[in-house]
Amino acid sequence: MVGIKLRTSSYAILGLLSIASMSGYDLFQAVERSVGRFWPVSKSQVYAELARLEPAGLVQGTDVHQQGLPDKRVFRLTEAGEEALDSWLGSSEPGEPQFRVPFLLKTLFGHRRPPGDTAGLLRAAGDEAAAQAGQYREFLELLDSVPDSAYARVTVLFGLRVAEAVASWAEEAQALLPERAHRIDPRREPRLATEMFRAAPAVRQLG
Amino acid sequence: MVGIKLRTSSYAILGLLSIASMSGYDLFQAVERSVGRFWPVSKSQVYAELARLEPAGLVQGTDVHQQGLPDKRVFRLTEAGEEALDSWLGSSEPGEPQFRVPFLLKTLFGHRRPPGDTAGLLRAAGDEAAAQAGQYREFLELLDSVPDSAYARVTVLFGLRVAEAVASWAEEAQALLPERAHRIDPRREPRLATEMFRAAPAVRQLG
DNA sequence: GGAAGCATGTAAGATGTTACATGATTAC
DNA sequence: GTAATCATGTAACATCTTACATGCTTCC
Repeated sequence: MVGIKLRTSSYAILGLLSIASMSGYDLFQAVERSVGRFWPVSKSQVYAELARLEPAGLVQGTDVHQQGLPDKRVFRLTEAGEEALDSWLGSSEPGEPQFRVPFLLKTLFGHRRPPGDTAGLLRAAGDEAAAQAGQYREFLELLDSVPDSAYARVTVLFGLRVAEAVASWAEEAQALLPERAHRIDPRREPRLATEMFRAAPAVRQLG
Repeated sequence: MVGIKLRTSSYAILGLLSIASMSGYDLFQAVERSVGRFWPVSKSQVYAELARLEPAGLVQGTDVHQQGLPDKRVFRLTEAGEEALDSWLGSSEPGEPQFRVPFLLKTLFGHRRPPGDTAGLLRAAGDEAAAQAGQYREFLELLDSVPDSAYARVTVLFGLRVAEAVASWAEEAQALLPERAHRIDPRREPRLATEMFRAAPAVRQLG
């Protein structure tokens, strides 16, 4: 049992193993079909995590011989692994969500584009969100017939509600776009622009 | 003029400079008060980007001597920089949004916690989202008096709508939580769990 | 006298991605 | 025969974060 630093991705792995024992291969598939939506873990990360978690005594792999398929190593949570997972789950700090939304950058810099272009961008973003919402709805229906899936349903519902919000924002936003281009030339009137920045609330304390 | 690879963070910098010429210091402040909400760029990244963009001829720095304050280097967009920015803006590919939401991990693994705990987590997450929504509302009011800020308003509106959706999801979700703990033991019934994963739609094509 | 703001960076490392490598078996 | 699935990894590198370093000025 070695003391290692557990990151959120480690807990994602531990959590999945608390639902079913799995090989690295299965784990990656499971990630892509579950937590990958809101906490991506790449294939090589999965294997890297397992290679860290096992010597630390949090998971335990067992070689399984298969006929007709390659041998594999199936990992299960150890008691120490359960404790580590539960102690992380125990704190009700939600943890800071991280968002990276490239199309908002393009939206914010709309002053440099012909007005119609930004409307097109919003339409495209809205369409994608609507398609996503559809997927989530289907998934929810499917979960209705799965026993003990209440927490999964609530999680999927998050994706649905956010996707719906983005889709309806895209509609709402198109009506608010200016019809004429307003070009901002930073060499002519920098004062106004910097003042706008100063007026805006900062993401966090500035150091 | 050197050909360099521009990342999304580069365009964030170029875009801000298309609103006002600024020093690295000012740029970081501007990031934290604007694009940082949906595209974070750290202080050292800002300076690193400027050091890349200038030799490539996309921005041009000018030394400005100040009395009572340290000297600074103010950067402006060059014509090549404007072209690079506009050509990126020109494509209406929205770009793939990235989300990382730790509390959804904790929600999904609720089967390991006493039932009340997950409700507490949702309450905390909902409260934070509601507080955020309030901030966005204030910011929107402030922008009402700023001329030519239509694109900024639309961008802030996105944050507001998403925050509202998260807050109302947190309310809705609490009613859907199971009252009794259902423990899933991966050593007893792994079949059900893995089948659930298989039924779920994958984030993207699996390779 | 001390804290906070202005100003610019470096250095180290955390974290994660993509592509590559390998090889057997099964389904079409 | 060819593609896909199962299975496990390595190697290279892209990207970004945190903490540290420095020094002057203004405000309390």
